[in-house]
Amino acid sequence: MKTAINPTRAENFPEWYQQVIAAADMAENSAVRGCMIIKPHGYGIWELIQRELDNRIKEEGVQNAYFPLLIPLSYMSKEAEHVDGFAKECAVVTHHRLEEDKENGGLKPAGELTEPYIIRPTSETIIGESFSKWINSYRDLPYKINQWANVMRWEMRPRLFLRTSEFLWQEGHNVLATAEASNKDARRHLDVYYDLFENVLAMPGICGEKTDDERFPGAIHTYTVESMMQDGKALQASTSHDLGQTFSKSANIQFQDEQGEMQLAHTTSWGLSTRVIGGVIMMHGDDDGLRLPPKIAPQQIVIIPMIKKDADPKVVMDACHDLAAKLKAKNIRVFVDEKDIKTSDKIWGWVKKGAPVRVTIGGREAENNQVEYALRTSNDKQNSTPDEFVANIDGYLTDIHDTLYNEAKAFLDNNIHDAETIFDLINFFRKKTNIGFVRMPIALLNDPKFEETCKEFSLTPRCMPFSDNGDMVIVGKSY
RNA sequence: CGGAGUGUAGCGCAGCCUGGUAGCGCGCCUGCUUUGGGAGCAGGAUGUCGGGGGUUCGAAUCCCUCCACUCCGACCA
Repeated sequence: MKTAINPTRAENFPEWYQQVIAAADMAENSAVRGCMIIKPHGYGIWELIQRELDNRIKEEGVQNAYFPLLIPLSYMSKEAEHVDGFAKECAVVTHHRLEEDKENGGLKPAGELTEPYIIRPTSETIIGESFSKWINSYRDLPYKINQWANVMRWEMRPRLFLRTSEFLWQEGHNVLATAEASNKDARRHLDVYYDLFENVLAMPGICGEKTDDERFPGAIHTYTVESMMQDGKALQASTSHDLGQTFSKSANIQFQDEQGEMQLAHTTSWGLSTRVIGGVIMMHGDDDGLRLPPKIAPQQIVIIPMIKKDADPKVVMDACHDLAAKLKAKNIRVFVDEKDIKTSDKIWGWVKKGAPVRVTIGGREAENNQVEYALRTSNDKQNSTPDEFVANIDGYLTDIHDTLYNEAKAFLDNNIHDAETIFDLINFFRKKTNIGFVRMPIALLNDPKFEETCKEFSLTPRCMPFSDNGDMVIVGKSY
């Protein structure tokens, strides 16, 4: 069976992943190591994820704002745990000018800064600084801010979308009056993410809390959605942190309560990055390329005209544009591919790009008031009249979303294995063909053999699922 | 930062051992024939052979040196 992507997933999963990104024309490496160029198809997907998430965030009463890219070095040093977590991966700006290098030619940095800046790896510190000025009274709370931004973490080993030195994300930062309120807030934002995963990205996952060792630097609780890729590895697709009073202490975020007493505020932060696009690829892609959930497909329906060389294109093109107009009227993102290349190349191009529905219209269809269509999830060619197609389109898109979700959910469920003891865990991962997560009692985290087992098989505790009331922990390999 | 590998056309590679006109496949351009799920034939364009230095009549090839990238670890969204 010929596949559009080589190698296949089974042959070499990491290489397959790279090939899908290239074949779907989503992104490529740039001249700057670790920084990717996101091409229109990849960025279009991100824009739709942004739109869906932004709407949901605003429903939660969060306002968008923007903070600077550069953070004074002194802000970073205020929070010790945070320093431990991020210091090693900070890019540092030390100069503000270039001048001619007379010795070696070219340009060299000049104008050394008295205090260096770091390029934000995340913005808790600089946003906290503003919060300390803005929050004065209990009447100011809760205060909820989100920013869409780029951040930079100097990565040793970058991979497109999954781990790039610069990445795009949203980071939400909320200030709340009490510990109860901040914990509830962090949990709430995880629910918002999970709603996005299920209903927009068609990605099932396990919601839970990170173990002590896996928490965000400075957080008292870190909540996560862990997804399973088709090779059985975990992808932490988004996180929500209850920061308690860690950052309000270091940034001095205080308010006067109803009794006139000064109180330290509680803060949360929560983020989702372009990394999820890597998750979409690895969860839904097949050996012919990307398969996009319809809600994040820049082109939900692609209409491909098939015109014989000597035929008048008008009949076919009119049929294509008529159909496109009817679909647009239903707010469907539709694209008529009029590029002057071979039909078969167009079709395969859109298969690889993951377009949910492909419609082909040639002279035969145009004259008989028919369309031929195929869903990316089955690739079987079907026929109907244009009007029927338009009437049924919402159903097709829903069907594709559900098919992707159900396949991924079945894969996840089939690849969670229960272990009672450390030896169960070892025995499972000792077999190299075994993939997936192991769920085991939380007490085993303290087993003396646990750490060496993790090292031996490259495992990490992924989360303590809410569904097990914190009694169990999921362990697995991860990206 | 440790281990391994690779730099030759837009992409993928051969040539290097044994120095002697810069090659192949795909893609791209032109023409003709084909056309309903990855067509065929003919012609054509595209190279500081990663950079610098050395040996030599002559270097993609041998020597020295620097650089970049990829993969596997460690770190991490």
